[in-house]
Amino acid sequence: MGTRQEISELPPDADLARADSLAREIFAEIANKWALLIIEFVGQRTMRFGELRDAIGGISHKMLTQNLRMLEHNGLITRTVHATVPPRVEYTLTEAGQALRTVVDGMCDWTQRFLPHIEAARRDG
Amino acid sequence: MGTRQEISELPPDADLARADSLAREIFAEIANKWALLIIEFVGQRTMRFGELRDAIGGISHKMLTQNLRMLEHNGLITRTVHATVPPRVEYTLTEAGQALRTVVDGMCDWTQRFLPHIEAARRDG
DNA sequence: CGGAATCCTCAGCGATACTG
DNA sequence: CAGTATCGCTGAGGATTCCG
Repeated sequence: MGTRQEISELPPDADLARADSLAREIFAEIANKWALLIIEFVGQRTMRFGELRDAIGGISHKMLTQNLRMLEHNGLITRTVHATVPPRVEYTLTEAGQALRTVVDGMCDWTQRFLPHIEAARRDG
Repeated sequence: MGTRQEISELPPDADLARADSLAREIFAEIANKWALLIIEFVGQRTMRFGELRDAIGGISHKMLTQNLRMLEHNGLITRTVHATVPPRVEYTLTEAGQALRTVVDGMCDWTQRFLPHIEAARRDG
């Protein structure tokens, strides 16, 4: 991509349209409900594992760990282990994570705003 | 939700935190890579089924249909059938869809912007 | 060309149990 | 309390085929 003899009517620069595979891969990893919900909740304040699990609700222990690892690996959250007993592990957003959080906020707002619209659309079928 | 004797340190109104189950359900439906990619591409211009399939790339016939139906059902896209032969079916964003599109745009921008950051984080890993 | 239905497979995910 | 590992299953999702 980058060359474009073929198409004509697309806007000059179309975001993910000219996405290199890496951008796509990242987009695909991030764009799932659990990851985004985690970003949203951790964005509110630093949280512990258990707090997060309870706050999100309906997420399994395994999925939470899995997504936390993924987000950490991509540098969106920071994992801090306090060597106490019982152990205390806290999760915080990195700069990148906070930037994403504003986007997710937008998505939450959108959901609230268009809730009536969506309900209506569903009724009409 | 709506009552909140328990918690204390959460910001006054925490978006999806006090999410009723319907908002959550919608969020979960929309927040998947295929749905968001469709929104992004259809947002660029009205597109036909085949165009979309090619533009997105890597999506199966089935998944595309499935997600298009879902988005239509939630009132995010409009499906227009031209009674010609061969058939011509076009998809366009509704007002709600366009609003969501701006959010997805933000997410695409974010991906581009923090791509280096993420690559770096992965290397340290 | 766009859609529906069928079959089949693999991995996403939940449940459970064990460690530090 | 947090994390890892294992097992087992359901169902998401790919490939294929037929229809309008």
